Amino acid sequence: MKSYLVEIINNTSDKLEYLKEVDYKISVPNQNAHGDYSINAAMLLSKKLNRNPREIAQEIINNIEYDINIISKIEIAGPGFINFFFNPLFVVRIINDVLSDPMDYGKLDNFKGKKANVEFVSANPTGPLTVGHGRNAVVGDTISNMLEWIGYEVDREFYFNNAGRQMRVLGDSVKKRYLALLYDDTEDFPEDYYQGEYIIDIAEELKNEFGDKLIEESPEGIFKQRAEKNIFADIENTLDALKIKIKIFFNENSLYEDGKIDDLLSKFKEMDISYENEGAVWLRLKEMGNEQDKVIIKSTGEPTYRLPDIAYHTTKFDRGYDLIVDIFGSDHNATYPDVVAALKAMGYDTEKIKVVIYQFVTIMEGNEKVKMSTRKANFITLDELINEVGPDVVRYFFIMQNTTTHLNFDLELAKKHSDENPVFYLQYAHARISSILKVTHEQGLKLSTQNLELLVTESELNILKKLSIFKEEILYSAIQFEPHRIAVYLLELAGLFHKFYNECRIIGSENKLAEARIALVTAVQIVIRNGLRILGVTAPEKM
RNA sequence: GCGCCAGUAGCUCAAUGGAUAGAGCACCAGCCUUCUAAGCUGUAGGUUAGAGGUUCGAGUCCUCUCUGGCGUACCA
Repeated sequence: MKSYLVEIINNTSDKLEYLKEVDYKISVPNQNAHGDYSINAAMLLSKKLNRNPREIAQEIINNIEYDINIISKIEIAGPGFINFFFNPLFVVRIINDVLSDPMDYGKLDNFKGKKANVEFVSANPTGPLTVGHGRNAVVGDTISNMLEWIGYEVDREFYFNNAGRQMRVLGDSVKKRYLALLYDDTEDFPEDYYQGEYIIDIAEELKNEFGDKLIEESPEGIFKQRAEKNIFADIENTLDALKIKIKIFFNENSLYEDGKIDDLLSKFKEMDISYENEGAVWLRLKEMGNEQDKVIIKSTGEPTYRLPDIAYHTTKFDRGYDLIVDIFGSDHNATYPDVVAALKAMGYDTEKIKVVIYQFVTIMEGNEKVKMSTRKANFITLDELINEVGPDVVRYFFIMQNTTTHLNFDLELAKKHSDENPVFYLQYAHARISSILKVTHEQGLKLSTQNLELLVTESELNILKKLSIFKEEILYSAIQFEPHRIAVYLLELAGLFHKFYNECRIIGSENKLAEARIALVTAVQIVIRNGLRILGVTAPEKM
C-alpha cells in the first residue's frame, strides 16, 4: 500500500514543485475514520506558501493521479490532513503476499550486502550472568535479529577480559576457598572477594581432583584458569538456554599480544592527542569537545580500560563493518563518548557506531528491591530466572519495554502469575490458529484466495490493515533500534485476531467465505510466527 | 555541582511533532451444548510530575523546577 502511495505522490511532485521542498510525513492514522494513510504536507506548506492549508490540500488532491481500483477515496480532514482510503479489494491482496512467502515474509533487502557487528553481553568471566546481563543479552540478540531481517549480515560479538585485578581476585577467592576446604578452616574470607557459592563449587572440584597438591600453586595459575573455564562454560550454557549464539568471543588480551595497544599509543603520540602528566598518559579529550581529559596509562604503567576499548573499536572498523552496534547498560553511559571522540580524532567514521544504552533492571521481591552485585553474590542469576519462568517469558519480558526505561522485574509476580504474561496472549493467538486450521482441515475446508473480497467485516479489515504494515514496522524498529515495537505490534495483531475469532466463524460460514477466512488466519499466523522469530520466542502449536 | 535516562489511568507500560492520549493487569457487569474462555464485550478510571516557551498543532522539541535511577576514577 505504502509504496503505491509514495509512487503517486512522487509523480505529483513533478507537477507541484513545492512538494519537493517539504519534509512531509506519511503516517498511519490511529482512527479508521481517518483512512489508511495520511500526509501532513499541506499544513507544513501553509506558512511557506502563505496560503490556507486546506486550499493547498485541495490543489494536491487535484493533481494526484491514481487508480480508483487501488485508492477509493482521498479527502481533506481537520486542519489540512490529506487522508487516503485504500480500496479493500486492493488491501486484501496482502494475504497473497504473505502466503507467497510463508517462511520469510517480513524479510527485507534494504541493507543487503551490508555487514554489521553487534557487541553485547561482554561480561567478564568472574561469575554467572545476572538478570541485568539478561536484558543486555536479549536486547543485543533481538537487535541482531532485526538487522538480519532488514538485510544485514550480522556478527554477534562478546568482548571479555580475562586479565587484570578482577581476575586476580577471582583466582585468589578460589584458592582461599580451596584452602578452607582442606583445613576445615573458617578463617575470615575477605569482604571484597567473590562471595558466591560458585567459587566454593570450583574449589571443591579442584580439591576432589588434586587433593592437597595445589597448596603451593599461585592463585593466578590453575585456580584462576579453572574458574575462568567453568564460569565461561556456565555463561555459554545460559546464553544457549536463551537461544543466543555468539559468533565471536573477542579477548581483550589479544589486543596486547597483537601489538594493537602499542600501535595505538604511538599513533596518539604522533598525532599529539595524548600527553604525559604526573607520570600518567592522558588523552586530549577536552580539545575534542568532551568534558575533561582522561588517563589512558596510569602512573603505574598499567592502561585504563579506555585504551583497550579504543583499540578494540579500531579493529571493528578494520574488519570492515558498515554498522557497529554496542549494547551497554546505563552505568557505561559516561564511558563511550570518550571512545567515540578518540576514534573520530583518528579519522574513523564514527557515524557507523550506534550505542544502545538500556536502563537498569530492578529486581523486586514483593515490595523489596534486591540489590545486585556479582561480588556480594546476593543476586538472582539469569539461569535461575530462566528455570523459573522459561526462556520465552524471559526474552519477551526483557524486550517488551523500550530500552530507555527502567525495567521493574517483580520476581514474585513473574513466578506466581507467569501465565498472565502478555507473551501468552500472543502465543495463544498462534496456537488458536493452529487449532482452527487443524479442525477446519478435518472438516474438509481448504485455504483459498479466490474470494478474498468476501472479507468485509470491520475486524477482518482491521487485520488486513495491520498485516500490511508489518514490513514497515520491522524496518522502522530496526533502524531506530527499538525492538519493543515488534512486541507491541504483535500484541496488537494478536488482539485483532482474538476479536475476529469471537465475531467471525469459519466453520458454519458459507464455503467461499470460510476458505477466504482460512487464508486470512493463515496469514496472521505467518506474521505472528515470523514476528516471534525476530524476538526469539517460540510459536507453539498447542497451549 | 555537572552529564545521561525516566516521570502518562490504582499497577506495568504504548503512542514516527498530528486529529477524540491507548493496551494489559486489577475492580465491577456480561459472554462457553458450535473452530482452544490463557479469549471476547461493556462500565469505570487522565490537568501526560509542575511552570513557562517554540509551532497551524506538543505526552513528544526548548528553558527552568521537583522526584527517582545511573554516571561523573590513575575501577571496568
